[in-house]
Amino acid sequence: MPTMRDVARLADVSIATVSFVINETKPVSAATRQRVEDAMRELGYRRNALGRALASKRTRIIALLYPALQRRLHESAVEFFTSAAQAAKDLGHSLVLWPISNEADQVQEIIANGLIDGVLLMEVQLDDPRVEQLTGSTMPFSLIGRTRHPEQLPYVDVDFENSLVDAVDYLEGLGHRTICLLDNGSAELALAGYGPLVRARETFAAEMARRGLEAVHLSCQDSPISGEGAAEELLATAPDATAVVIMNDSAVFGFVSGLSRHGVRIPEDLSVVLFASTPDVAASTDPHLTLWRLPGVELGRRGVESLIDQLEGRGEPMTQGVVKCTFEEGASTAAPRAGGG
Amino acid sequence: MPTMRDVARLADVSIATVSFVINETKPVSAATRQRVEDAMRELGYRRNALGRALASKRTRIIALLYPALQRRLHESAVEFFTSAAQAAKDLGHSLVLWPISNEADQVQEIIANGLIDGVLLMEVQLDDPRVEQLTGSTMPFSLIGRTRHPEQLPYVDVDFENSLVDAVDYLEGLGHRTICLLDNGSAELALAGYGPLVRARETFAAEMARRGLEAVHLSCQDSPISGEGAAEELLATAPDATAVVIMNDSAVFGFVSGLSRHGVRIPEDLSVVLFASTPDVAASTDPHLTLWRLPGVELGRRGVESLIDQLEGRGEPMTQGVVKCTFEEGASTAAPRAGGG
DNA sequence: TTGTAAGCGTTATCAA
DNA sequence: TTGATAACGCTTACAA
Repeated sequence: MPTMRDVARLADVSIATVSFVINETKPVSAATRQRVEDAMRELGYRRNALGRALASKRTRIIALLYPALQRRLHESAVEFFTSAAQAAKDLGHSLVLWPISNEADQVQEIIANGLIDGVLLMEVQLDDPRVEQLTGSTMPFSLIGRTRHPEQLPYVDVDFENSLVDAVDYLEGLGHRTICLLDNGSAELALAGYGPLVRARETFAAEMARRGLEAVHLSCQDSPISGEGAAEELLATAPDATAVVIMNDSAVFGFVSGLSRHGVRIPEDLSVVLFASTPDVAASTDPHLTLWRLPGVELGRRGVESLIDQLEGRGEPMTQGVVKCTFEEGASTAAPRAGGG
Repeated sequence: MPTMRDVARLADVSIATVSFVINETKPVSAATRQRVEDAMRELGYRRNALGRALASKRTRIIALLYPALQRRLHESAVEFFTSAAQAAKDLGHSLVLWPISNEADQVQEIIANGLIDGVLLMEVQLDDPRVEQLTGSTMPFSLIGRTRHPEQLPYVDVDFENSLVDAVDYLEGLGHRTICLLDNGSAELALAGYGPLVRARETFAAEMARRGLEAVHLSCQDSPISGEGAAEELLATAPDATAVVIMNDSAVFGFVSGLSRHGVRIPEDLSVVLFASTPDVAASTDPHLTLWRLPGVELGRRGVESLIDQLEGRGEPMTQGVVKCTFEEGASTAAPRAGGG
């Protein structure tokens, strides 16, 4: 691998001049620049990230810390990750995915070894020990998701509240008056204080009440088989519901197939909205589901921008923002039957 | 952040001695060592990875290159990744997940910037341009999966062949004589020459023939709805099959529920084996499926070991290995009905 | 507009 | 058993 010194020698300039050309950090005459660029091309020179980092005290690497306890990464997570990586690249940084357990020292270790300029923390929970660690450190960070009290923290998050209000509005507009929210109520998530779940529940209840609509609430585990059970539970306990908002990816297919097994047609007998999910899940059933899609791409970009803004020291010291889910119409929603509701 | 110089000053030794203590690279008297260690503790010293990398010409970072085109990461991939990260850590390295598109220059870029000591390439395809790039470079690498001609390449892979033979043997042992392989035959994968698919098909056909059993072959897209269709296709075209080996994660639930819709009971009327998948998928149906489980953990560990062996220059210059799937019995397999077959 | 030279925080070679 | 000191590849005052 050729070094800057090699380039300088070949172009017959000083090593500093080469640096000026590469980084456009000082004016260089056209002729000199040409010689340097020719030399670089001839040698196939690429600047060494290590030397640069050591000298400039910035590695330009940011890490996306992801909890290793996670069992799978869904389409939106992958989408998020890919988008974040692209945004980082566009802003002159590299983004790496760094798996961490929830043990306290893991974050410390990454911070101390000096390889990382800043971190993005995903899957943030309402009470998140990792956030406290970051807060207590000098490491710049941004959160994807929110803690219980995010007032002083930089974050971007899904706007579950307004997205859900939109969904309710959409269904009420179609004429539905009794609507069920089916979410993922596993004990694990509830105990962990999983923000999206908690906030969706509260918003749904409040918004339905505000509109004078009847809210039904159901939970099931995140598996198809649980979804089947939820379908039966719905038919047994809330037969007058004409629409369901489902916020449980893994249960979707079982739920829909459970309904179908009991002769319930979608959307003729029941409208189904898939909430905070992804197109591949929406397309996994017949008919395809009307979807409020997680804004993975937008979230990834915004998160990276927020972090790099901090690193470059430009803009506000701290940015917060939420992004709504996007509406993608499917064939699973319609006006309720005349006799229903 | 304290530096080695700070530690040296406090312990009243030279900076070199501190290095000797940390790296155990030269003998140091007990007393001196104690002073150094005390100083490190007192200052909360952590060695800076950047300086170390620059001086030693090794970053001790390895990258798991993962194709950004991938839409989701399944349990086995996450398991694999986590296990690889742990193994790397145990061997004194950091592992980061680096998303790359399939564009040719991406790999080059990572190589040239000097941050990475070696790479692990996952989701290797039979004809993989990324492998050619790596082969043509000086970057140490190991493959997870195999190309069409892997003779000269370091890799670890799933032993689909022997695992599938085991599955066939298991079903034959139960008394089944007409067995169906249901795989993921999307045009995309077939065109890309996806190794696991190709090798499983060939092995299944050959092994069934060798045993004088009747092989049925079905393919469907990777979605639940396609799985339902496959169930109907099976009943229509091969009603005498008494067992199915399914190698298509996403279609599993639809397939099983499609069977159930047609009154086919598992395992009484049909035995179902889930092949090359994960426990969460096996547990997503009723009854839980008998599973040949992808050896994600083992694969991750072996892959990292293979790579780091190269980096340390110990062991053979190149290691190759395959790992069988592990058997996890479920409730979806039994002897065929007396009148069946 | 260009060059000189002092770092950045380690490792590693030689001496002592 | 320890200590000086020259790298490692680059950035960045400061000079010229």
